[in-house]
Amino acid sequence: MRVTSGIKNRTRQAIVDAAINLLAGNPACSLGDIAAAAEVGRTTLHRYFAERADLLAAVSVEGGERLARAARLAELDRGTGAEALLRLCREYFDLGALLSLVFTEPGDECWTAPDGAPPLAAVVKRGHADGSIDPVLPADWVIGLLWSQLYAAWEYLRDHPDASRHHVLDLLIRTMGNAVRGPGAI
Amino acid sequence: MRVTSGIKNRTRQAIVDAAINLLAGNPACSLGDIAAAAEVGRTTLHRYFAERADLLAAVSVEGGERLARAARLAELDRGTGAEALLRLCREYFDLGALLSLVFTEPGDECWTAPDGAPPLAAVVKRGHADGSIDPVLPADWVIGLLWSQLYAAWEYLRDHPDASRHHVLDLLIRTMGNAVRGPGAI
DNA sequence: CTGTAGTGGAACACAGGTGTTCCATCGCGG
DNA sequence: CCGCGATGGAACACCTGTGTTCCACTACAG
Repeated sequence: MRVTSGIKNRTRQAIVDAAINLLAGNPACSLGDIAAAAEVGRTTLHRYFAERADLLAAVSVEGGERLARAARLAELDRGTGAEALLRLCREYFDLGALLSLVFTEPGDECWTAPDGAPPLAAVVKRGHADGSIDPVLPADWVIGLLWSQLYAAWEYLRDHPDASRHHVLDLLIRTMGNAVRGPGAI
Repeated sequence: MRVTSGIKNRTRQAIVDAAINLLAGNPACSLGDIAAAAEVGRTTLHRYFAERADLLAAVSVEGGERLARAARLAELDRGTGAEALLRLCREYFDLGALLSLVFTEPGDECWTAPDGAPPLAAVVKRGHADGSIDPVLPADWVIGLLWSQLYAAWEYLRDHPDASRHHVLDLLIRTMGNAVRGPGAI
């Protein structure tokens, strides 16, 4: 049994969640702020994560798991490369604040690695082969495009509270699809 | 004569330049680091900018001027909306580290305002009217797309030192153009 | 040579975040 | 009721960055 107490897990999760949300807005935010957002005392936070680095590591792990889950839901093996990429786009879009964190913290190696069996680059290369992705665009470029547009979409949603989540997702899929598809496509 | 000494301006400019480059990489970097990068003592830095906020303000002004200069070079009045947008893309691309700063510091109002006579949104709307930009895409969305792809291009250039500046610019223009142009274009 | 502008370094007090310790409180099962 | 697990708060020392003061050094014009 890894479950120590049940309530401990709940508190721990609340801290990690608060950390993700606050760090997304300000990567240099204080532990006191995170503790307050999680509605726990700073002492309790330190009881779960002795040092700041420990909390950041936990955030990294949690983020990696969410990314992996999204990638699994996207069924990257199905359909053309472009279709798989856009499905992944949809799933990632739901990750919310985590997008900022992943995008602005490229230092952590944890993000890109755990995408599961088919690394993102392989999906893009499949798109190159089946003609759904412009072969002129390097895989790394397409991946960078994916993240930057996801971040742009998240920021747009933040700045336009009246815009519906569904509408923004449509915009994202449309521009991402157009960017990746070659100029000669239908 | 506003020119106090000539050498003072040179030192001041070195500090602001160093600040732009360092703040782009780490918005929370210390004044000591900036002084070191500018090859001046921390005392000298404080002699030019009494408080951190004063330096940040100077960086903001300098950034605004560079953005305005780039916008002027792009001749936003000429050609279709999409053509003007892509010309601006080219000019902005040369701003280098400043891109990270503008992109990650949306709090400063200084960036977007001083674009000169034709605000960016007007260019996009011209594109809507002349058919060169998909009318389904809101102007704010297109602007967000522009910045995010500029940032992605800059990051790509950083991570791929072997990639030529010219090649990355080509990728940027291509994906940006495709994203903005409607799906039914030639 | 002398005064001055520009600079650098050492030292200081201050503020804020961090990590730790100790003690008090609350809820709950034995 | 008692003990225990989980928590919160106060206090502390520590570190880093900040803003300031003071003094020494260099280059250069008069």
